[in-house]
Amino acid sequence: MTNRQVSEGRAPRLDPATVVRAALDLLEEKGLDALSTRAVADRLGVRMNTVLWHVKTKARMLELMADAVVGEAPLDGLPADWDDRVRELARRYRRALLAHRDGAALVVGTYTAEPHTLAFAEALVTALLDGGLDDRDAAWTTWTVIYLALGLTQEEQAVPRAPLNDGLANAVSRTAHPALHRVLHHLDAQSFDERFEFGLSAIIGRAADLAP
Amino acid sequence: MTNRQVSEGRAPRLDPATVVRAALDLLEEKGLDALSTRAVADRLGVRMNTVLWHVKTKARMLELMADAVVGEAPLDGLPADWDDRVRELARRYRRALLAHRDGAALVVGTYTAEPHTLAFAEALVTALLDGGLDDRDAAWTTWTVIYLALGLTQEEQAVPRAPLNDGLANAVSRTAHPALHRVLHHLDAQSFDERFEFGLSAIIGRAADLAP
DNA sequence: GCACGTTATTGGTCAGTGACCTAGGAGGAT
DNA sequence: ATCCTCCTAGGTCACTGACCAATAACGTGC
Repeated sequence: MTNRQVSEGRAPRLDPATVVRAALDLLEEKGLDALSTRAVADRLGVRMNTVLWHVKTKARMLELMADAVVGEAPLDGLPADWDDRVRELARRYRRALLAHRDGAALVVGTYTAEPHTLAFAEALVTALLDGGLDDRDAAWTTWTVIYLALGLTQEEQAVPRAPLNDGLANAVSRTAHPALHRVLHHLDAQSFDERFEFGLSAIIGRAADLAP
Repeated sequence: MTNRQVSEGRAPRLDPATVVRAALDLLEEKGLDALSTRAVADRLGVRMNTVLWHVKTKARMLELMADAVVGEAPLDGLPADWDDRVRELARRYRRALLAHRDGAALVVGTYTAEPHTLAFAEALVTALLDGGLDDRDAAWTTWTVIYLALGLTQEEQAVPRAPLNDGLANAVSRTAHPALHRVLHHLDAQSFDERFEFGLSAIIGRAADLAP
């Protein structure tokens, strides 16, 4: 908060936020499973225990990272119409995940209840309640949207390391899996955005039916 | 290939299938993140390298395990109506995941193209094509269903180790998150089956609209 | 300014992890 | 017997997160 960055030569005492920032930088460079507390420490020019002192445990560090990622989804300037708002929130959520390497895998692995995550859920639930859904439907719809975003984006971000088209394409036998074979080309790496909108429409369409 | 199981006292030469079975047993007992190649080896009375020889790598072992889990979802005796068939397939998939501790997390982590997984996808796509969906919609709907099943079940299976109701309930402030607070009790551990049906209906309902 | 408790950091250790390399035993085929 | 492939063991490597203890840096109260 106060300046410290500029203290130059002296080791600038760090805090959890700084640790998380360094961890996110490292995530970008090395990916999720190369993310170790020691590596984060190295990047900060500090010993591992120091990192662990601030974040308590590696799992906790991942939680804080996940919440920081979700926090990048802005919650202001949203459409007034409830269904447009839900769509836009979902897109921003997905965009936040995409902004970080392995972002979806990170968030999915940490079932966390941190401030940004809660604020996002609050916004999404609110939009659905505004749409006239009852408590139950609003809650369930919210999490359905989240599952879609996380699952789809996780797969999208996993593709780089395992060329989907190859791996699947030559595993799918035209004779043993005729339907799958017919349909396979609709699952290429370019289609993720469209597929997200597709699923989103299904979920929101249903929500609109449930509204009065 | 030939018999060997009965060789009794002699160490019965093992194969990948046996390794996978042992690994799944261990998964049941210790959970996913306590699953190490060494632990699997111990359980088989053998050295780690032996395990690794059969499955090549730990990641590969997890893939084989995941496919075995998915393979437990039977694909016969399905309803004739396409939409009932989709529902039933989805339920069986989910049930297979639930049958193993951390089953969803296991399957989610391994984006695999093994026989059982392919066969299941084939069945699901076929049902949707039977419903009159075009190739694209059938493909996209299939994966939307899978994301829902994996995301929801993963969360369900994560609950034991982190009492959801507590963790969330006292993180959600009534004043800061009024909507979330209002809605929270619909997300308890008992509601997962209903929530799954809820999401499923949304997706399949949309699919029915897309059909001629 | 100085003692003091808190906060932050270091050092070293521990029980593990998966991957890899080399070597050697078991089995079946010839 | 011989050979060759499949399987297993031994040992090593770099690395992981957690933990305990000691100590340095800091911010107060006096």
